[in-house]
Amino acid sequence: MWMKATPSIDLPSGQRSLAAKPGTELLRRQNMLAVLGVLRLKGALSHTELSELTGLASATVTAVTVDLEKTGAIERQEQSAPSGRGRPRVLFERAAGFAYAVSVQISSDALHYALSDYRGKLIDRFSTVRDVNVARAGPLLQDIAASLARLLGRSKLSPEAFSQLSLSSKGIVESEIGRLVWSPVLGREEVDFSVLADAYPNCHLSLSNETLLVVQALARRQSSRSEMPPNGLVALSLGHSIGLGIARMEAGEIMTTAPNFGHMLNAPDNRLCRCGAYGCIEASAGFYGILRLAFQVPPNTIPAKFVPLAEMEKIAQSARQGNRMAQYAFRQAGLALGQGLSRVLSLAGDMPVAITGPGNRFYDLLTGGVEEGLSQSLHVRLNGQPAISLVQDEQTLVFEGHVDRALNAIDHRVTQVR
Amino acid sequence: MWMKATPSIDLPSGQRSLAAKPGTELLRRQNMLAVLGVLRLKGALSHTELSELTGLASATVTAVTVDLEKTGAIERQEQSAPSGRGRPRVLFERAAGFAYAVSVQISSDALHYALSDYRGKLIDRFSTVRDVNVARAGPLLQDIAASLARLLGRSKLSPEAFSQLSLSSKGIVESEIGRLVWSPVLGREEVDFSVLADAYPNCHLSLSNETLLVVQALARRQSSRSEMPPNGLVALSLGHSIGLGIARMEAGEIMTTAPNFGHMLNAPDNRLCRCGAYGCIEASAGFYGILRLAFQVPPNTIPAKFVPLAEMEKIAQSARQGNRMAQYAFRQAGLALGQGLSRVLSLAGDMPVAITGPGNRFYDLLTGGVEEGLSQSLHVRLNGQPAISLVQDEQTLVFEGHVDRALNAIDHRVTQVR
DNA sequence: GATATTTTCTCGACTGTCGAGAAAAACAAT
DNA sequence: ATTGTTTTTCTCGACAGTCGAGAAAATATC
Repeated sequence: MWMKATPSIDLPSGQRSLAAKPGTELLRRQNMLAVLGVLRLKGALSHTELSELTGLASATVTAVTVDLEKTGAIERQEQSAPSGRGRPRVLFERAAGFAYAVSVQISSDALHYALSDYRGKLIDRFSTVRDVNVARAGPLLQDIAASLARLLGRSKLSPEAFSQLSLSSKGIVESEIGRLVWSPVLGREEVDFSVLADAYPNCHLSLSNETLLVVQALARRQSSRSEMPPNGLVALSLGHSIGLGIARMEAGEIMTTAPNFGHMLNAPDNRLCRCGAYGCIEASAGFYGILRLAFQVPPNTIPAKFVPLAEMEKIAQSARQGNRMAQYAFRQAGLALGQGLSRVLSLAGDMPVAITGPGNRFYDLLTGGVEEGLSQSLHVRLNGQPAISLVQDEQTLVFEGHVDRALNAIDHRVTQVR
Repeated sequence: MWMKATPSIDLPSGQRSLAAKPGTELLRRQNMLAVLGVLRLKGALSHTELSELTGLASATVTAVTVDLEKTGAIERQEQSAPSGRGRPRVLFERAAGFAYAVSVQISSDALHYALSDYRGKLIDRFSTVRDVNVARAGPLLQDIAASLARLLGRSKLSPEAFSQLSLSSKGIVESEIGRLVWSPVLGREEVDFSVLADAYPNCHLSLSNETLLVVQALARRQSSRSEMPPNGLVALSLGHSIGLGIARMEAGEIMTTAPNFGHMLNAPDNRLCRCGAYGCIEASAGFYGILRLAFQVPPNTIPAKFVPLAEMEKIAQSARQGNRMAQYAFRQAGLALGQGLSRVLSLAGDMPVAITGPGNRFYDLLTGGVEEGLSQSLHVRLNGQPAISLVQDEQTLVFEGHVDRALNAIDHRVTQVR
């Protein structure tokens, strides 16, 4: 879909693209990343397996592992079950205590904290409820800071051990600088999370859109099974708000993006969205939009702040039992989603769609509208309906995405300086 | 906008990503490409300038230029105006006769042929008219084959000299295999252009969407002036049909894509599009769509095959003189464009928009609708209106894009095998 | 204990980049 | 004419990294 083109060197002077590094050394860096990556994916591996999986020559593997051992990022498991005859293989593994990653999932009604070691193993987790009515940035930041301290205390680690703090929220995010630009709960009040890392000297911070993490995790799962579709994949998260993420492989790495799908203009109608605009996809397909339609509330009514899942289940049940208005509401929601998806696929190319989030339990009611919306575009009429699958347990996906991105950031940092 | 992530080595065994090459040698390849690229951009350059512009050490430049000279891709200008005192600089330059690129722009009413040398200089060009009524693939292919032979004859080159044949058309394209999947003129009749290269033993073929070439040329112009916006740029081509291309820098290279914008679903209305669907952007904003609205023809009327520009000028003039229906038609067109653009920006991030094509002379009539459509999305309300500029002479841009991509492909091939 | 087997590690060759300084080639001054 | 001066190009040795082959290590089997 994307086409490569010009070299186009237009750099002022004396510096290369951004890997402005001494030429050949970044080769080594890539190889180190490859070794670390495959170790994360597959667990403990022998020298030989490492060589096979990375494609590196055996000698190179030695050089790289020696390097990595020296920095402390990997260690060798001395004991090993003697598998057959011949010299027993020694297994390399990521050193669990080398670094720790903290993930914080900021959702509308709760905050989920997790601590993982350098192998990606979950060490500790807890959640705190969030008062939906206190929609202010200040208290939120204090709350998180306190919980981080609590996480540290329970782990009995030193503050230096925290290497990466990965935050996520629904909404629009400037991930480089850790600033939340717009969120369903806080609206246009910008939140600068970067202060949270100040208490931990080695800790870097990243802020991600929630569905970006979902699609990251999905892509990771698929690519670890060598099942990554060539054009990438889409994750669509259905709930009170609508999120969408796209992942594609690029130069052997997973690249993800979380466009502003829920508030992409769908149709210039009079359905009022939480964001203040009319005609957003979310205004039709978010829980509050479905609710509003099902109960024939005027579509420009200010949306409910929160719709309990039980409420949605009731509407779904009445739809399944034949209630026309409820059926219509879900169909309209599906239509908006299908139309929106058709636009995404027109723009980004054809790819499979994974539907996650609490709303995907209603997919039986949405599917008709989705297919209708999809087939209204030339793209779908040429390429056929995209493959759509339901994936459960979004929460776990978010966590996996957190860990994946966090460890990845750490790996890049470790191999960088040397 | 796009975020880098996992190493994720999931390759079956023994082979690296796709540059499955012997490690360090692709460093050299990159450096060769850098030298070739900067020579194409800036013309003749001395050893010292080469070193400065590429960031390579002087010794490396020597190594690379020696290599490239050996293959014949570059040559040294012996004579040089003695600039000052000191040893005179010898200038390297791409060897004009090293390879030749042929571009063919397939438009609805004409075919434009051009031959360029390895420096990108235009050698020869001519156009042939295309019978709009003969909308069949066979005659078209024969016509092109004959014209290519004519181009070869006039150039007095041998058939081996043609190194790259770059075709372009509006529509949907599978560029890798040179197949046109859908085009405004031929509809769903697929055309396989790959046979055209058979007569030229060294010739490779590429097929691009026309607006992709436009945005490629724009990106090249901007990046050569170091003015490339960080998020990339969008080109929107207005005419009988609507095209859109996106370009962004990635790892120092221009990456382009031409999504299926004209037939992206805009609103589920009853405006019939050429593609057979209802509600495409083109059905509102293409010339035939504007015409239909202005003359109050029923919107589900089968679109005109071709609308002369003079006809559009008449409508525009009457709109400028106050005709309400004509004004409405342009406003609706602008609205569809603005809404579509807002979706593109929501998905791909904020970037400047360049408007090209014959329709951009009517932009004064479109602008109101465009701005209204844009501002209906949260993205634009947060980031403000995107920078919109008008760029004239689309034809030249297409040609530049052709040459850029063709030479680039040749450069990659040259540096590849060794 | 010898042998076979499997895995890891070491060594030398090769490729490529870099910095520094030598060589080249012009002009200017004596 | 010769000697410097200046500017640019080219060469050389050092260094970093990868690779293939084969030596070395460590175990099971005979």
